Amino acid sequence: MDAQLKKGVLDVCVLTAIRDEDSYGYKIIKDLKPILELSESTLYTILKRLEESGMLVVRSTEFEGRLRKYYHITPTGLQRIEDFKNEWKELMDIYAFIDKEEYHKL
Amino acid sequence: MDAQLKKGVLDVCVLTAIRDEDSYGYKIIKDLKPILELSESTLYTILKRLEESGMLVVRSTEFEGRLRKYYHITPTGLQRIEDFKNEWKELMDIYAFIDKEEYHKL
DNA sequence: CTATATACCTCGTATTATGATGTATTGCGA
DNA sequence: TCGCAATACATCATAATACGAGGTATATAG
Repeated sequence: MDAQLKKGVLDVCVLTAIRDEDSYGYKIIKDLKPILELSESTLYTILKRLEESGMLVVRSTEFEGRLRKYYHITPTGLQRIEDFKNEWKELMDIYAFIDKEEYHKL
Repeated sequence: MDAQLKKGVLDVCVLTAIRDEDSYGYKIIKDLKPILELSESTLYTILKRLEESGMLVVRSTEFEGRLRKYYHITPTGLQRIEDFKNEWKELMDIYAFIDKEEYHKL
């Protein structure tokens, strides 16, 4: 998938991955794999950004000797998803523009 | 509109703006205004990039004493639009993922 | 004992959109 | 005729971002 196109949806995809249930980095990547691929470096960058902007909160736990950082979505994060859905409508208009038949061929 | 989301469609919007009829920078901005806003610096960066990647060719003319650079789409550029339409299908799947209702609430 | 899976992280790089700024001409209203 | 908006191009510096490459560490399966 085109890198630029991906950028616009990455944040919201990550938020959606933790929306219903708290999750952690490694699991998020695996859960998102069927939807879209993202590397670890990309994800951790995004998680940090989302935390800094108050869209999620972190809780560190230990699980079978390994560190796990569970991410929990905040109301701000949920709002971000809703805002995206509204932006999607604008994007649909843009797509309609791109997809329209050439006038002189009608 | 979200900047990141915009990035993925900017190139293709510009290509679409010149698809049916050759056009020049200043006009492209005005034509795209109802669809999406973009500044001159943004557009000229994009036009240069599209030219370098062979998606359009340029023809400089003089019109009423002023320089005008007409941009004409190439087969590569037309193909870029078609590719985008296919990527759009992937994007629809991603949106479906974001938009889906929470399972535990069903 | 070694490889794979799990699980985190940082750094440098490339790409990109955009504001600020600059140049130059035409045309219009005061 | 003076000034300003519109037309039309361009460059530069900056900020944001995705990502590959690399690093650390533990558990488990072969």
